[in-house]
Amino acid sequence: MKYDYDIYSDRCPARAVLDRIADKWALLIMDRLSAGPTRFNTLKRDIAGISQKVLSQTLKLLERDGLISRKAYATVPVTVEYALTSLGENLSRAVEAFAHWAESNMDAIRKAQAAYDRRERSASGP
Amino acid sequence: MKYDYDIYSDRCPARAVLDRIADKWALLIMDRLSAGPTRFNTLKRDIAGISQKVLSQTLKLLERDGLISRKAYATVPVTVEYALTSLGENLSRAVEAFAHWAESNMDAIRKAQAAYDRRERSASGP
DNA sequence: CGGGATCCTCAGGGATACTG
DNA sequence: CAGTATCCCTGAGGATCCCG
Repeated sequence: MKYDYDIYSDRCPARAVLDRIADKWALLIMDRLSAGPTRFNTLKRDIAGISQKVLSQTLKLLERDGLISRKAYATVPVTVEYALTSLGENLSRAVEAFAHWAESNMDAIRKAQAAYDRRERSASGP
Repeated sequence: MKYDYDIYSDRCPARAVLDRIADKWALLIMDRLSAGPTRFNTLKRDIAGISQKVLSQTLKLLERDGLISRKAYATVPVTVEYALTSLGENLSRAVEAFAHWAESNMDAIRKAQAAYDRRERSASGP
């Protein structure tokens, strides 16, 4: 066996972790935070399509997981900064690998999709 | 900018790719396939908790993306084997990094969660 | 064995409004 | 600014049955 635990078991704690971080919003947030501490509304603005509800709830979960930290400054109005913890920074390396992979291979994927769709079309075609 | 495209834009093709592969079932399937070509029901049995519907639909999507290949053998009853393509194998490296990260850091995460929950509990009073 | 077709549910997440 | 609170709805996904 490749793993100490069986990651394919739904009782494996590692799989619970995988379930949590295999989330597009969490990945985008972490990747964005790898550029440095960032404020709530900046994240909301920068990550197109995320709602404030999902953003805040994802941030809370990531904070609970110890992957990011939340720091509030007693300014008026209040300022809050989110940043990666060392644990989160560690993970963001893997995230980066993912994002970079997606970037450098998207053309291959799009070609594969087009080819697949052409095959499907001719298979069910007239 | 770190990327050629802006991955935080919802129009970025790389983000579409990220959306697709940031899926726990897809990740588990790819990771399982990295051990070698595998049949449908074997996947279903091994990956605890996946339904047949989700399995087949995820396999189809992964095949469309060119990440896995499907090979049917004219036996009775029919035998079908799924395997990683070279593109998929390439990705599965990143997936493995993810899975391993999850495995080796799950304890830290669980501790962080417990600490967070303790803080929350004491924050919201007796 | 390897799926396709259906039905059903329920929770993830969007939109909106409000607050410290 | 940085969220919380509600309402609401859609679609992901589970359960079941069936077929080549």
